[in-house]
Amino acid sequence: MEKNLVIVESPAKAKTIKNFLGKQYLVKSSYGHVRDLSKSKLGVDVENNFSPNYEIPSDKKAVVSELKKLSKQTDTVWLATDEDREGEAISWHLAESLNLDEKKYKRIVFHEITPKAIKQAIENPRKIDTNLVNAQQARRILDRLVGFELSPLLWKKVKPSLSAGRVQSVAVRLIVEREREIKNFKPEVSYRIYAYFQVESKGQKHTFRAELPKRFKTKKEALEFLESCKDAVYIVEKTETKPSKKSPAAPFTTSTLQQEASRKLGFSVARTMTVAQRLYESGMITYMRTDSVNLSNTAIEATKKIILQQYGESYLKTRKYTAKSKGAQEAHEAIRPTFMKENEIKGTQDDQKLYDLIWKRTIASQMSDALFDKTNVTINISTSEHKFQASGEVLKFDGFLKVYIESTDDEEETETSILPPLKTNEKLQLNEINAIQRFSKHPPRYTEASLVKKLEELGIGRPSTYAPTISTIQKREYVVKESKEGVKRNFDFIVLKDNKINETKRSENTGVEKNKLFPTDIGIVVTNFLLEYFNNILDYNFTANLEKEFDDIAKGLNQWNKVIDNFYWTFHEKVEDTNKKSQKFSGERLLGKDPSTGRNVYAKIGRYGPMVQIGDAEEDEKPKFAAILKEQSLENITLKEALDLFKLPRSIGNYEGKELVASIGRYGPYIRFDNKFFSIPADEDPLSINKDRAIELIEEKREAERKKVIKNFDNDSETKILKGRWGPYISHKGKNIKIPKNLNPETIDYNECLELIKQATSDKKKRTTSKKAAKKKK
DNA sequence: CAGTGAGCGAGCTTCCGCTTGACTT
Repeated sequence: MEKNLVIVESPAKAKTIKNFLGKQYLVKSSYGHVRDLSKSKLGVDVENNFSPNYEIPSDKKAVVSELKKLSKQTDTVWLATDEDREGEAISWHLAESLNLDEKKYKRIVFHEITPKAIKQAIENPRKIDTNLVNAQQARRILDRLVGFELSPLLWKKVKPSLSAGRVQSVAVRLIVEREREIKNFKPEVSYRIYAYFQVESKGQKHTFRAELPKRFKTKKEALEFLESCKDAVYIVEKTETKPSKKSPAAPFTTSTLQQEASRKLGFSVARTMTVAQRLYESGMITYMRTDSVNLSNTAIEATKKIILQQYGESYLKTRKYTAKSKGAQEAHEAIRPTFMKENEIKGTQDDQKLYDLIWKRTIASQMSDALFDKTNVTINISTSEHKFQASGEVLKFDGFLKVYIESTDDEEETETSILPPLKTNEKLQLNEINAIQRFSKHPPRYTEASLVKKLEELGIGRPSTYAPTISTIQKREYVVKESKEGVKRNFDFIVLKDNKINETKRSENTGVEKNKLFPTDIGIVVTNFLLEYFNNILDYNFTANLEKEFDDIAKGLNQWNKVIDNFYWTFHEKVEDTNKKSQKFSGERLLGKDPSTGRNVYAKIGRYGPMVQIGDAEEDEKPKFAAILKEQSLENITLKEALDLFKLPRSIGNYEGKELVASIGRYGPYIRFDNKFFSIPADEDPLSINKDRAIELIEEKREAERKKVIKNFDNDSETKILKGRWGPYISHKGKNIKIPKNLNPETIDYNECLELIKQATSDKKKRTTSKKAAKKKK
């Protein structure tokens, strides 16, 4: 029998460590936290010093009972959870729920997963750090109090099922405020001047571009400048060459991995995390939820070896990265390949692409700087005060750029060109000068990844919550991820060539957005509500200030319930006060009067989302309601658009003896016909759609339905073979059964079908009974 | 899956941070 039970947080980690420890050690995982505040109740006794009531969630009962059983059979339990606030608390919750007394358990931590580090940890056990545990309790309880008092207030004042919290509400605020900035943004016009010169060197002609540092505000000024350049002579006044360098970026953390995978591979943050999880579980990479840029010495050595082998000594420069982000707890290493010598792996395309990114970033982080010569040239214009500037960059040594180039969010393309050799006092031959009208750009909308970056900068949220937070604010319909096509915009393009000025117009596509986050009406109204009554919680520094208090608790300088006490009562009073005093907060806007009845027309948030309303509740006649369209908004909708919405549902004729009705429902515009629903594409309008188009839509759907059926059976109309999103399946009395890949759906006969159905139903039974059995065990 | 919205009132929703699967028509 094993004498020792080691408990870590993750099963994959348990598996690795098992190999390092001898037979005397049984290694198990807690699967994260094992106890938490009640799922549905507040779980905090505010009258009694905020005493928490912890429960073991139903999905953790089996884990806890197994660990409890094993702990009774062993001499020592080694609590080896992560070395941070949450990890310490997990150890404490384990000790509590497994009934481990001080003599029974030992608390250990290791910073890297190597035999040496683990041996060292075992030799240096300690007790649970109660102060650190208390800091975690303060964090947990405060989040609970804020979330569970603010959310019900929103249900009452704005709309049911909404939510608010320390992290998500700030994330939404960032997006709402960015949108507001963009809305108020007035693009500034300027005219940029570019000159193209030609020089001859060693019998070869080279063209290069120079720019005027001065930008003109008006077309008139730009034209005046071009006019002044007629017959001018251009002479190189000064050339200056300076060395410059670029250093590689630090190894990946969760946040930087999400950003790069978004920019380079187009992954959503959720997709990045799913792929990374798979790589971690198969032992290809280190832990993927980390805020540390640190590489273990072992990893640095392995990386060094690869660089020396593949690129040579001049490319090697080992570095220790320590750049801490705000609130970083650094319980893990940076994200890196487990085995640096594996530069390619098997797996899905996504696996390979993400792994490649991680491998390259890790290697590059230990490589030399890239070296450049930067040249700046000043060009004198004989007829003007102004001077042209040209700059060029020559790569002298590629260094880490051989492997990896970090991308940026910056949309402005910065051209770096190579300049031909130029001498002072050299006379230049002008090809042409262009004056181009440019518009300044509004600040960019957030992508999922750039929002994560911003949250990390503010110290809000943790690596394990970035992806879930992004998904929560979309699930609550506070924000939507959308792409937008741009619009054409004309701009002036003026050319001076051969002493003649030629004015033309060119056009560009502007305002293209791909997978950006936009606030919804609900997101805007909720943010406005919270800003009005709870601006302290929406404050970008709220979390950062709290973290200082939690640090004090961890250092034993303050008591956790005092910190909560300080915050809670004024907060709670504000909640009660707002509950009593404030009216419904619906973002209501009076649009005008309905010309046919003279009643008021409003736009507001209703029980089911944004809507328009004719009439007031107090009037004798009941008000009428209509949901607003997806592309409309409370802030912009006009009286006419609102009145149009009441024209639905709308009869548009008959087909096959039945009525065709166009309207808009919960899932968008549709045609109702013969008690069935046919979606109208988003770019078409149910107000103007005609009978012919409706019939076309119905026939299209019928055709698609027909194509969906792979096989029918004459004797049994309730069993069919269909083609679905996840491949062929059997539809049987409303249930769906997947057809295994080794079978051909075209040739399966009826008996085989029945066999598969039988199999699937018995499998399901087995699964549910085994689950019940596991539950019974405890 | 799809037309709701006043009023009455029951019963539901909700936080953040640790971890994985089960399951999708």
